[in-house]
Amino acid sequence: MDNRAAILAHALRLFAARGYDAVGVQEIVEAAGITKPTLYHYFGSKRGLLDTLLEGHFTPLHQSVKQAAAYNGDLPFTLEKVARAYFDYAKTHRAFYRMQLALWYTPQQSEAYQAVAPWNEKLHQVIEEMFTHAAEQHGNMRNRQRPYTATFLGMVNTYIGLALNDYTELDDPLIYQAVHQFMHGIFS
Amino acid sequence: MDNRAAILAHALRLFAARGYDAVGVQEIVEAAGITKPTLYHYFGSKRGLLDTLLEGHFTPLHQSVKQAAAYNGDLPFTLEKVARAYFDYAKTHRAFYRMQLALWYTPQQSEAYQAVAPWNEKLHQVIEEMFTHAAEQHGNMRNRQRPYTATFLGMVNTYIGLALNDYTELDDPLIYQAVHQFMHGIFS
DNA sequence: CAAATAATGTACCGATCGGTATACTATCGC
DNA sequence: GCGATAGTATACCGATCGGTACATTATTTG
Repeated sequence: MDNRAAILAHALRLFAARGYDAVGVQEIVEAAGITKPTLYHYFGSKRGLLDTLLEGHFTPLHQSVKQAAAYNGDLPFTLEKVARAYFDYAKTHRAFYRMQLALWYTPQQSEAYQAVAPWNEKLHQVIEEMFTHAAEQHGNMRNRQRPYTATFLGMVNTYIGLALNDYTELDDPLIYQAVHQFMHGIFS
Repeated sequence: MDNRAAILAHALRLFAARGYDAVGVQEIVEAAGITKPTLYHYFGSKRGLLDTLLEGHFTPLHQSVKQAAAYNGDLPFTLEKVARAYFDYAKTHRAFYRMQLALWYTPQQSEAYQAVAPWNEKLHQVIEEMFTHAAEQHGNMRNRQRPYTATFLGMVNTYIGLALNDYTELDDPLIYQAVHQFMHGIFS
């Protein structure tokens, strides 16, 4: 593994375990077995390192969710695909998702939130557009796309958080139950 | 307002806005218009200040939730009381709940998590006992108290997070809908 | 009033923070 | 082989980190 990849891997592990603010640059370079100028050569700053980490993981997650969110007239089916996209990514990149969950509720004025906010908005928009298409058929959903999106993503992240702490498992029955539950909340 | 109260108020505001790790002791004492030895006189350490903040808010929240969680044979009714206890506290102490939400998903090895973990466990236990009592009547709930508790608290915190960002309002219809939705998830 | 204690400020501590000036080495295109 | 560029280390920067020794001032208690 080259130095750049080593820095990214150790930074992700440390950020996920103790948080962005609590981990110093010195600790990262020591874990990666290199020195500070190497890190600054590749990433420019601690914030640049975080940005690179986020881009490297949010890009494929965004791609995957975008494909899953293509609306075909069947809302529960589409929501199941989206939930599955999230769950799959969380299962295969646990450290990243731990970090991303901490960033989800991190204070808005913190540096880490500034870094993650554009990605959250991007993903939020993908889901919201899906609800907008669905609202063309289900009239009573109109003008509720934003709270629906926020609620759905909140539910998805809640379940992933539970799974990361071994309270549940992100399998197909959970996907079905979660979507079923969400749909029931909408239409009642 | 005396100095001790001023320190607590400004620390809470800053922690909620930018996070525990990102806010330095110097910044807190400057905001409160005092100097460091005064802070250390009252709280001993930055961690002691956080502990005092948490105790001051979690004690009444715990009391309120405990009363609400007294099970009387009607599970939806009890869950509505519990959700209302949480929502009421979040509405009247927004800064605290912002901080508490960030701490909820904060990495387990961070100092802030160590401070909040005992309170989270205490509240978790109150809800879990309520589910245990309910399971004496609803046999199919037995041995699922832990995931139910985690899911219910996750849902409550999700809705509070949405409300703090103006995605929804923590009113009675939302309480009814949330509990209804949760019950539907259990019994289907 | 006197002694004790609580509350506060001045000035400082070593350690760590994120970041960099400079130089050396390795690699690559010509 | 040579110049350019990428990659890396040594050694350092000022600022801030959490925390404190010590003196002073209020306040309480006998």
